[in-house]
Amino acid sequence: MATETVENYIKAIYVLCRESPSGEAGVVRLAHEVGVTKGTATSMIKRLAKLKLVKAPRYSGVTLTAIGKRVALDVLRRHRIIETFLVSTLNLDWSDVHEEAERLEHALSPRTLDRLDEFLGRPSTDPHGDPIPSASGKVLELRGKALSAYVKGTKVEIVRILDQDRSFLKFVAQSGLKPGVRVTIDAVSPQGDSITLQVKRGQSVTLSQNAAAKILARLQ
Amino acid sequence: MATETVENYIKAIYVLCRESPSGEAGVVRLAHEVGVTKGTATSMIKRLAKLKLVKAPRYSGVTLTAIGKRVALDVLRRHRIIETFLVSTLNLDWSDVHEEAERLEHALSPRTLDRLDEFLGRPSTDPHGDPIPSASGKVLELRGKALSAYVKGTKVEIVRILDQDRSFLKFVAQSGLKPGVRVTIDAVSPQGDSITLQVKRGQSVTLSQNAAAKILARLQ
DNA sequence: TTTATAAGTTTGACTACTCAAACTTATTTG
DNA sequence: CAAATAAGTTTGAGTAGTCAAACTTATAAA
Repeated sequence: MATETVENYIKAIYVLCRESPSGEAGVVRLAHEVGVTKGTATSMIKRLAKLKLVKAPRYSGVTLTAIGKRVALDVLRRHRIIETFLVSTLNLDWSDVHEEAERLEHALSPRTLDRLDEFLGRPSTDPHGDPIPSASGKVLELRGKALSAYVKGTKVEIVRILDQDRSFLKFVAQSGLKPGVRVTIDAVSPQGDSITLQVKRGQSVTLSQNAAAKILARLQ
Repeated sequence: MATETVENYIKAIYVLCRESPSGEAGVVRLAHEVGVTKGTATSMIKRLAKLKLVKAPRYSGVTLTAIGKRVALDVLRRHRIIETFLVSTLNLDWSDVHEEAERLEHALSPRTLDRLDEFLGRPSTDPHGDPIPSASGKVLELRGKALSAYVKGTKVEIVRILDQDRSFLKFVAQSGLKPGVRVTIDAVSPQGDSITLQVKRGQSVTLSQNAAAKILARLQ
């Protein structure tokens, strides 16, 4: 069984690979993600390579092996089911549930996880709209484009928030922008550096290009 | 904040002090309880003493300080609330929920714990009948005597099972002897080495003296 | 009351993780 | 292309936890 620390590194590598265009995770960003120095990350990567969980050519980016990917999806499944529970059952705040799940995800047996999943009605996404991998390790990524990709006048439904940062989520939540909510693209600034949305009648929000890129939505 | 390992030692010391007539925990039994060698236990006790959590005169038993007791009750509260949740909400088996709670109890923030407690309706005991310490660190020990202390013909209600051992709990559960159940003392063997109970009409169970001592009950 | 044994302690070594700082290799950019 | 800088690696040391085995002290039995 992978230790708690190992699981955290693997999960972080998975997320970073997803984000980067090259499909590789850099050591510095990885170190930042798990909250250690780059030297520590390097030595951990060596151990992960020895465990056949990652591929890491010297002085280059890290990628997960098939086994590593399996571990990542396993952790992600636990994480997202727990987040769903914390929000939908315990009514904890959507935007600050991440850290809690981060700790709980390592302490849950497969049996208990399955019971929890059953109790929640086998949800397919978590409160951020992130897909919950199946027990067998399959993920159904939601089709949806960044808000910044739509033109003025379009009516869209928010499907997913890509950032896990607390303050960003807090802002998003307070603006009423959670998955399932329908909004209209009200204005796109000529330079493309900001976007204004109408959330409800008379309530509009302006987002930076950067922020809008982290919110996925689909038509209708 | 106390580390996970420290919390485990403190909890074990609390439990052992409760059990022993001298009110002290021995190093060997403590080591056995947390699953380490006695040498390891000794060195950990030194650290606990440095942290002002225990009093440990050389070559003698260990006792908790006031701070240590507070920590123990805190962990115990988390443990018992989690056990209650696992049994009453997720319908996990009463007799094998202990190990799971053992892992989860270290990963729960005070806020989440309180929400969970609220969700469960602020229970006063866990599924074994063990009292749940209050958030402020008070425990209301149930009055109740061991089954072995009652005489033939007495009608009693089971209030608490004192052992956490899986196989013992499995046996107890299969005999239908959980807290809240009413039984009649059917027979007490002359030598006092076994006791027979009537659980329901036509269903009776025989327990060793030893087993009966670990089941608490009260009149009526 | 001596002595066997159980309880408790110490020592030296190991794993898993961490950091700071010096170092090497890639990548930018003037 | 050369120099600056960013990314990645290595080294040496430290903390938390662990074990096995030698050791000391207390307790129970003969």
